[in-house]
Amino acid sequence: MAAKVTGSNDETECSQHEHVVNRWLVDYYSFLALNFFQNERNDDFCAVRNILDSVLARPLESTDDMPIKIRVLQFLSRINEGEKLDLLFESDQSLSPLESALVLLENMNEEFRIPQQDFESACTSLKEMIVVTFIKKGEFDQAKEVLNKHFPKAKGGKRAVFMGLICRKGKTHEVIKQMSFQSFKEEMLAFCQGLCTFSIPFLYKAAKTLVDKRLVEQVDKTAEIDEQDEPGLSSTPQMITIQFRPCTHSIIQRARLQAAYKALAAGLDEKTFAELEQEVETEGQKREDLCPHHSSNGNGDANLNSEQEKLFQRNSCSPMEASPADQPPQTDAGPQAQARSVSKALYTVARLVVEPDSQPSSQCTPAPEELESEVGTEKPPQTLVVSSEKGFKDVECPVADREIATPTRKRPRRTTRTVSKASTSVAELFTDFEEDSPDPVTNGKMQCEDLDDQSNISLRRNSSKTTQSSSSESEEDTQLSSSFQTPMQRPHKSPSSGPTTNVSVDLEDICIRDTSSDGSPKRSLRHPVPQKSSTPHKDSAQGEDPSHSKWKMLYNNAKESKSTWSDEESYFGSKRNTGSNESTVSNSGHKKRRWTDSETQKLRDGVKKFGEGNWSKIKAYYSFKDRTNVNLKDRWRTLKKANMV
DNA sequence: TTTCGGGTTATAT
DNA sequence: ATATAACCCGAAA
Repeated sequence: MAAKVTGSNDETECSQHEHVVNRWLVDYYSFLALNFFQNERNDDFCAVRNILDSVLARPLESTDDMPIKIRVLQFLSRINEGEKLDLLFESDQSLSPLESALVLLENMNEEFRIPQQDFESACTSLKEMIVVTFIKKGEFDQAKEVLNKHFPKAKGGKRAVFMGLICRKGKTHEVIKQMSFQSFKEEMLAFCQGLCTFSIPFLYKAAKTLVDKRLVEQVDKTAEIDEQDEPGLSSTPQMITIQFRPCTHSIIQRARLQAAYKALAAGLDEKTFAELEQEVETEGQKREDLCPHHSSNGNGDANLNSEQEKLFQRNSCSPMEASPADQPPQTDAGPQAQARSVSKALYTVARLVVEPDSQPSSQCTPAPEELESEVGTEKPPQTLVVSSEKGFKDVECPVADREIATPTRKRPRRTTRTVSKASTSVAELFTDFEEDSPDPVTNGKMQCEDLDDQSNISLRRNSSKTTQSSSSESEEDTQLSSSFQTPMQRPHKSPSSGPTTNVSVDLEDICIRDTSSDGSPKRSLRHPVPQKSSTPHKDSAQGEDPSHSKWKMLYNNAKESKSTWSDEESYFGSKRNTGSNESTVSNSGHKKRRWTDSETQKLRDGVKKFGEGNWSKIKAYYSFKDRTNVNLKDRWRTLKKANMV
C-alpha cells in the first residue's frame, strides 16, 4: 500500500495496477482453462490458453500458488494434445506432447512437493500412455524406445504386453483397450487438482456480483422508478450520493443525469430528457427479455436479492470496480509495498514479450499476498442470465454455491480476519475476500461436480503443497520459461555465467535467482532449451509466441513471491521430500537432490554425444538445473555401478 | 580449470 | 539401523 499511496508517479501506479489486474486475469483464465479442460471443451481450452500466454507476457504480480497453477496448465495443455504426435512443445528434442508432459511432471516434482505416491502414480500412467499412444499410432520404433527408456527393467505385465505388440506391430490388445485416453486425461486432471486449488477467481466473483446486482437493480428500478420520475427530484439531485449505487442506473443517478443532461443540452434541441429516458427504458426492457430470470419476477430470488443487496449497499460501485484492487494482496503493507514496487521493474523489462529471450527476469514481483479470494458470497446460482457465454455457465454452476475459495496461501501474516462479510465498507469487503481465504472448506466446492471429490482432497494437499512449492521451485522455471514452442534453439549457453548458472540451461536457475529480491534482472532468462510451451505448435506456426516468455515470467514471479530469495539456490529444500522434512529445507545448505529420469536421460544422451568424462560439455549442452560437472560425473558413476548404462 | 576417486552425508527402507 | 545415491574434497592432469 505504501507504494500506492506514494505513487506519485502515474506511471508507476499504472504499472502497479497492471500487475494486479494481470494477476486477476491469470487467476481467472487459469480457472476457466481448467474448467474447459474438465468439460472437454477443447477449443475453449486452447483459446484460453492462448489468452493466458498473452497475459503472462505482461508484468504481473504473482501469488504463492501461481507457479504451480501455471505448471499445471502447461502440463494439461500437453496432456490435452497428447494424441497429436505432430505437435511439438519442445523445440529441440522432438518430444511428443506426452513426453513433454512427462518432463514437466518431473520438473514439477522437483519444484513442488508433490506427494510421492501421487507423483509416482501419475508418472507411471503418463509413461504408459506415452507408449500406448505410440503403439496406437503405429509408431513402433518410438514406442520401443520410450518403453526401454521409461520401463527399463521389468515392470510387470504391461511392459511385456507392450513389447509384444511392438514386436509384432500390433495395435490392439485388451490392455490397450482399457487404457482410454479419455480416462487418462481424467486421471491427470485429478492429479493436477490435487496439486493446487483453482479457487473461484476474483474476477469471476466480481462479475457474478455485478450480474447479480444488475438483476436486483432491475427489480428495484422498476419499483423505484415511479417514484423517481417525479419532477421534483431533479432539483436536488446532485447531492445525493453519488456514491451509492452509482454504477447501476440507480435512480439517484438518474436525477443527476437529468440535471446534467439539461445543462448540457440546454440550447440544443435534442431530445428531451424524458425522451431519452424512454429510450433507455425500452432498451432495458429488451434486455430483460433476454434475461428471463430477472425480469420475470422482479424479486424473484430471494436469496439473490438479499445477498446482493448486502453487497450493494456496501459497495457503491459495481463490485468489480470496488474491489480488491485496492487491497494488496496481503495484508500488511510492508511487504506488499515492496513487491509492488518491484513489479514496476518488471514492467519495463517484462514486456519483452515478443522476444522470448528477453526475459525479464524477475520481475514481477510478487506480491505475495494473496489473491483475493473472495468476493464470494454470492450465492444465487442463477445469475447466469447474464452470462451468455457458455463458458461461464459451466463455471458458474459449480461456483454458484459459494465460493470462497481460498486458496491456500501460505503467506504468513495476515491478520486473521474472519471472513465476515458483514464487514462494512466496501473496501473491507473486498479485502476480506482477498485475504481471508482461509477457509478451506469452502474452497473445495467450487470445482465442478466431477471434481468434487477430489477437490476436497486436493485442498488439503494443496495447502501443504503450495506452501512448499513456493519455496521450492527450481526446475520448473525451466519449463515455464521454456514453454512454448520454440523449436529451435537450444540453449545457447549464455556466455558463461558464473559457474552456477551457466549453461543455458534452465530458466530455473534464472528464475530462482531472479527472484532474489533485488529485482534486478540479472539473469536474463534465455530460453535455453526450450522445452515446452503450453501452446503447441506444429511446425509452421511459430510465429508468435509470446507464450513462453510469459510462462516464464509467471514463474519468476511466482517464485519471487515465495521467498526464498535469499537462497540462492533454487530449491530450497525442495525436492521431493516426501514430506516431512522441512527442516532440511530450511537448512541453508543443499540437500541431496535426487536425479530425475529426464535428467538421467539427458546425461545418457550427453555421454553418448560427447563421451564419458566430458562433463562440462555435456552440462553446457543440456540443461541441467542445478548440477555441477561433478554431479554429472557422480551420477554417471552411480549409473554405471547399477549397470544402468 | 576440469576430472577423478575416495570419503562423507542425506535419504529411503 | 543399514544401504545407497548424492555430494564434498583434495589431488592430478
